[in-house]
Amino acid sequence: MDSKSEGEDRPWQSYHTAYTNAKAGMEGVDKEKVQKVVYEMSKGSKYFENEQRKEAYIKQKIENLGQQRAKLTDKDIAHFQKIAEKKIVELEASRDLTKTWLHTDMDAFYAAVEILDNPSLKGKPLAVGGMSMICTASYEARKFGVRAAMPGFIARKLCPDLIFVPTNFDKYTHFSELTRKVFGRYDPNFIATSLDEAYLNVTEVWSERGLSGEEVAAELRGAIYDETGLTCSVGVAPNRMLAKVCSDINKPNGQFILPNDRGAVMTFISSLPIRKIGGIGKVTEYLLRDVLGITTCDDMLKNSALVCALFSDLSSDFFLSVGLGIGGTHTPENRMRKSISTERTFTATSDTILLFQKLADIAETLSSDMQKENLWGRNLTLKLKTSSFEVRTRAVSLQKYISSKEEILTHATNLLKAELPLSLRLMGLRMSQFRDEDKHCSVDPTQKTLSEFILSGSSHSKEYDSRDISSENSDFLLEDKNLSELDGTREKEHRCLISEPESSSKREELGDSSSGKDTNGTCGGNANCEIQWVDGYICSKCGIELPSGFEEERREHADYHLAQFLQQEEKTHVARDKVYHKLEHSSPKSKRQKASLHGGKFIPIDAFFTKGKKNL
DNA sequence: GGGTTTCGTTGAC
DNA sequence: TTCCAGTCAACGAAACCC
Repeated sequence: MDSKSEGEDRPWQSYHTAYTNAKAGMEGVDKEKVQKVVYEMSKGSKYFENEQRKEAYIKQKIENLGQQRAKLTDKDIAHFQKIAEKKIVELEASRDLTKTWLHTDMDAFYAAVEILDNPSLKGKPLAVGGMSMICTASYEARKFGVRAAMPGFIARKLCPDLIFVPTNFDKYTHFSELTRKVFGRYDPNFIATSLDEAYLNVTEVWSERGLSGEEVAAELRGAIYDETGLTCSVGVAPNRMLAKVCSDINKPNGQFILPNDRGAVMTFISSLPIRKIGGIGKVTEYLLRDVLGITTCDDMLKNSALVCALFSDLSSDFFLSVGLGIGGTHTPENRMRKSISTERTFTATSDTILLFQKLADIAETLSSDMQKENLWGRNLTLKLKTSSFEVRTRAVSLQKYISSKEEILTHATNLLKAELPLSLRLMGLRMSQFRDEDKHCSVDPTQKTLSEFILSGSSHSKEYDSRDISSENSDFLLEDKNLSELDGTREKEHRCLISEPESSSKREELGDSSSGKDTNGTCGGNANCEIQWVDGYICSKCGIELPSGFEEERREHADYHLAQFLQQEEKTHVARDKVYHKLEHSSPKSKRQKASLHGGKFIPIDAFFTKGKKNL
């Protein structure tokens, strides 16, 4: 078949941005018609153009991986065959068939809750969400090709009678809690992965009560229905990976049980499309299919040598375990939240004032969310989506943990400033690297002890970020014994040296140009900055104790205060031109910025998979 | 050269 | 009329730092 001419006749066929893989309830959908509508409504838009760029990028990845594959010699393949066989033996030895896992998935959860709340919606095509995006579609709506993650205006085109209901997460949370009460009776340590999905280790119930997998699943589904009025689908299998696949088989309101038997697992997995496995999405599916011809889990094993040759250790381990039907069987330890974020989409704008206003709103939301959970973080990431849908993230690691709106906004503003001018349609902020609650420490985790501080000779380096002294939470440097003795007065003096926030690059430049100190350890003779050694060894500015023998260290310390002083000066624009003449060469923009698909340069595929080649 | 940080990507719901 | 989300985690590579 001439795919080129086909592509020209039916361009929508090559536009498989979304909605191409069947979801439950979409079996009878006219896929081509849906694809055509989506294509027609998207074509020419900036979103569409960006999707085209992404598609091209994936194609490039496929091509590059194909070239890597072509370079493999017979010797290489024999080598990786041995590696693969070893891995398979190890994985097989780790296979655990003694556990029984159950995965539950509520049927069209948000839509079902809305129908329960308003029974007149029953039997009608319903979408939960808005014109820009819908979260869930009822089974009646799915018959038209409407589904989650589809923009509302396209959904309406597919189904003109579609009823839209706005999301109401309080309602969904309430019903989710009801389901979790039921789950808790079967496994007190159940793992909830979202409001409507959970994994339960039912090994105990199964054996203690002498119930079969079928019986446990049926009983649980009955209990959920009795206590919520909602239906769910259940999968039972020897591990979580398989249980999840199983819960999708007889959706909605059904169940599927896979026995704890190796033969049954291998039969089940052999013809299973890899896309059914959690963790394998569109890109991985195409990559494996187009480069290695892998479409089923069994194909993973058949191509194990190539899988090991072309992918990283972690990836190949995962792919081979997929081929063997091996998944997680132990309940993971209590997993702590690792990040918290908030983002907002708005009408694209390049109005700086408006953008900073929105950033302030987002910072406020993030701060409020963090405070609700008593979180303090030191890694702030700004996410931007330009009007052409290009996504950028810019991050900064701070020297202390923060959580207030003001502090978040200060750092977020610096990050945004470095990117402007820009027309944006989305901004978001994410905080990570949380303070360890157990330790209850708010000191700078990257901070050096006093001796390290002195020995490093970098008193003006980024480790000593003067910005961060400015908050109320000024436990700054208290880790050091000497400084922990600082009383309130000295801390106050510390704060007196605070200048307006500056970019780190500016501070670094400052350090470089702070050599105008004199040998007495005073700051260039300027009375405002001059330090005295009280009692012969205590810094009059901050209280640091440095005995008289430490002349070099004293000079370094004076240097630090000079840097602080100059920052203060900079605030009043006195010394700016003299001191910061090199600033323009050190803006955050000059930092590394990877070539992305949006820059017209593709990241070579070998950049993604070099680790996989390390055994060559 | 190894550890850390930053950034982009992928995937799930 | 409305015109493609929000949140979280993980991985991997390159840059950065020492």
